[in-house]
Amino acid sequence: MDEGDLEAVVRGYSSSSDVFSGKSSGEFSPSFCPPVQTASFYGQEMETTGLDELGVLYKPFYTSSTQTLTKSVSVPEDSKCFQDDKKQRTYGCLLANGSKFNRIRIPGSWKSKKNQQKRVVEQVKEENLLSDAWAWRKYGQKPIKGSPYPRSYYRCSSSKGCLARKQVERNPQNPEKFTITYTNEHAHEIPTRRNSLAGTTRAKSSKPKPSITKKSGKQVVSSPTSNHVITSGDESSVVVQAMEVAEMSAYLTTGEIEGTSNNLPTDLPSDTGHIPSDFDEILNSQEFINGYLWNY
DNA sequence: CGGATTTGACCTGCGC
DNA sequence: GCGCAGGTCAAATCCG
Repeated sequence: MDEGDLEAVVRGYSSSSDVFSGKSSGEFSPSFCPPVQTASFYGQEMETTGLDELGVLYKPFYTSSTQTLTKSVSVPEDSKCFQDDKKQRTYGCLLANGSKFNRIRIPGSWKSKKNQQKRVVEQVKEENLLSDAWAWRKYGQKPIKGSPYPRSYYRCSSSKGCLARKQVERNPQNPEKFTITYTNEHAHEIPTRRNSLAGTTRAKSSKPKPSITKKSGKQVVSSPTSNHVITSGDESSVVVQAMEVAEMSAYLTTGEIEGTSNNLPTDLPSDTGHIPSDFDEILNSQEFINGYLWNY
């Protein structure tokens, strides 16, 4: 992480719980989520650009938690990814049945892993994993070296063509928290409502896989999958760390997050229905703006 | 039936 | 150049 690069406190983005997203009411109508300007996310800018607005809009409800946001930003220097003239990359893809076809990659979508356009990284508690107005669809999960927990990959499913993605990983040091990394921006405004299945709970890894072609039915330790939380907004990589967990456990023991649709951590209990509350309620109590909790 | 999840395969980038 | 690790794809399957 290049300290020199950027340093900023993650702010602005926020999360809105699924509750917000209207899981219950079915409607979450943010006035509007200004797409974060891609061009202005570097450095301080991000503090004054769309992120702030996002923060206001999403109004994360990190309730009691006193999350300490520690910066750590690393700007991917656009890097080759952007400048490379490898316009489209085509590569073969062998299908299960042996056939092969080509895929076309759009420049930038294959970003350097390390210089990738990661942006906001935040550690949240489980309950906050469910907070996000966006609809995400899980498209992969990978065990991460050094971590007992796998990392789940989500892409925005609110709109086709939206490149927004996020990675959710359970914090090895603090299993109660998840590290969420957002990449790319949403090419659309916050959906007024989630996709069909959004808000529904999918049986926990109810997939013993009868035994088909592949899929040995291996079950990964746990999938920190989960739900969304914040929205990002920039290309830089912001690492938010160190937070407290306190209330988390309490919450867990009592209620648990309601299984929101698409991304309930498969390793987490997903039933219970008991969500913190409704959007307004939370909003009234506090806001998480610019990385800080604002109590009203 | 449409959309989400699971999961093995495949691809790329990076480090040695 | 090779191997590893991480990221993405897509078929199969599940679920409302």
